[in-house]
Amino acid sequence: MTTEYSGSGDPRRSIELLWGVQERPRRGPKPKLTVPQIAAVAVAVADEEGLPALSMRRLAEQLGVTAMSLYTYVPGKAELIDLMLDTVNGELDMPADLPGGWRGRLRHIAHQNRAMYLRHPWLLQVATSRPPLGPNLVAKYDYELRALDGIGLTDVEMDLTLSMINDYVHGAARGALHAVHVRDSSAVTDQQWWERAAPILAEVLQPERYPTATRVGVAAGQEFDAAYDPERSFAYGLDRLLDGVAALIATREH
Amino acid sequence: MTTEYSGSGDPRRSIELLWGVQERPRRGPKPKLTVPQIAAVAVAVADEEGLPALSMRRLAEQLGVTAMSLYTYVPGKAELIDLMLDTVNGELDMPADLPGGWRGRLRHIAHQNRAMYLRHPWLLQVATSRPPLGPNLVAKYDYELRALDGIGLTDVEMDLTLSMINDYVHGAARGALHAVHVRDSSAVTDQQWWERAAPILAEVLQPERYPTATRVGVAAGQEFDAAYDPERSFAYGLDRLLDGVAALIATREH
DNA sequence: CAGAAACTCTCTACGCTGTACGGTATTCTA
DNA sequence: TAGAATACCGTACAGCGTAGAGAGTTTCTG
Repeated sequence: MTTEYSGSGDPRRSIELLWGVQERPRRGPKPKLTVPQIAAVAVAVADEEGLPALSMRRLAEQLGVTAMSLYTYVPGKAELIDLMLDTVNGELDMPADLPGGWRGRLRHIAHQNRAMYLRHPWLLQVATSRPPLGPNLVAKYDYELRALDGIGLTDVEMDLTLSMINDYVHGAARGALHAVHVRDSSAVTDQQWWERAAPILAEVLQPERYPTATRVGVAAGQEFDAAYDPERSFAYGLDRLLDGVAALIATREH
Repeated sequence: MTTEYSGSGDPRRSIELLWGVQERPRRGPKPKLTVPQIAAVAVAVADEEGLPALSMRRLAEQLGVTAMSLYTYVPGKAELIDLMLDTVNGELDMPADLPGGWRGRLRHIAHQNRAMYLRHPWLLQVATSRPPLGPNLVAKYDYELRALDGIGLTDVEMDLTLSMINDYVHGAARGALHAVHVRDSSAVTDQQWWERAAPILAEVLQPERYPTATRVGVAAGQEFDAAYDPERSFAYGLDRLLDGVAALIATREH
């Protein structure tokens, strides 16, 4: 149990890896694998079994080689995670034209990013101390900025607005995954956890000390309990956020 | 390198730990330590040396005991992290009255939470699969909801709005920490990283392929470079967000 | 065409992690 | 004062990332 870090090795090597600028090696046996293949399998393992299960040995086994032979492709695990990050950022579809003006475009971007987090929950667990500036990430940044271009914002405001949306999406995805995890765990353990925790909590948590929390918690619970819908929470937050952007744009128009 | 998880043990034990409901044991030697003391030292270690450095052995050493003796206080590392989470959530100051109406109150909450993340960067790295419902977390939830009470929102909307703000703060703190880390690393390695990465990136990243990204990236870079101010980015996002809430409230008033 | 060089891959090994287990010392209860 | 309960420690195990040395394969060079 530690934390996965991204990007801590030689920058030249990292960027060459991400952009795939390898001169075709001449001598030596032909490689069994390719870097994108390794990244793809690593993503699959992390998706299915979680980030802690993604060890070099586990990944190597999946690829039919030994752990150490992975190090001929990738300098270390940190760089591997960089590759995984750029890989999943290449999955988003980026249509050139979208209905609904800037609001529709931003909505699309927000939902795309959210979907990416939900598809790859481990994304929320990698600490990007430096951005892995791979081709897919750069392409995505460009696409997302274009959605904000020419609607009355300055260049700096465009950047700020995009950051704001992506920050919110990240946080919201975190909340949604948490909720989904709690509900879906057919491993029963989670449900059991709550069932066992509830009476003890009730014993220790006096409603009169936390009146607002109790009232709202109950209201939110009743609203969501049977069919808690993280989508709705996300839609609410995104609507507020876009309204805020609209208010700013309005000050530029008159 | 794996990922720290919170809350995976026996719920009864976890909640008893968090709320400190231990009957005074009668027999046996007196404990050298207390649970809050252990949690406090663990927080200090994680603050100063990062979450990966917080091993049971390291923590025990700091406390003058062996690793295994910690297990008489805490069932495992996951529960320890739960305790750490609740501990830092008890540091926030929660004044009863604040100027500036609901906007001022929400601003205070957002800044408090952000400050907490900046003080304890490891918070962004713990994957809370279940919320550690300790006394401090519950108190905070209650306080934050009160800031939203009686301003024209329904109970469910209050909960949604609070989630939205907290989600955004989490994401924004993540971005800010990233930026701070890149700039402040007097360990030189980070600066060197960029210095070495820049020419290679320039070689591989053709501006004509990513016109918007290049233009805005340059603009944002110039604006921020000499004195990048994550505070400003945060202030911008928070303002947009509060404007969005204001727009909703306005529809309720007329 | 032979030899060297470059490359891939494997084996072994080190220090680290969380923690299960068993033993010992201490303190309170009966 | 005997026995039970508790706190603490030493050892041990499986797993981690990866350093280093060596074996095997391919291709370029002379």
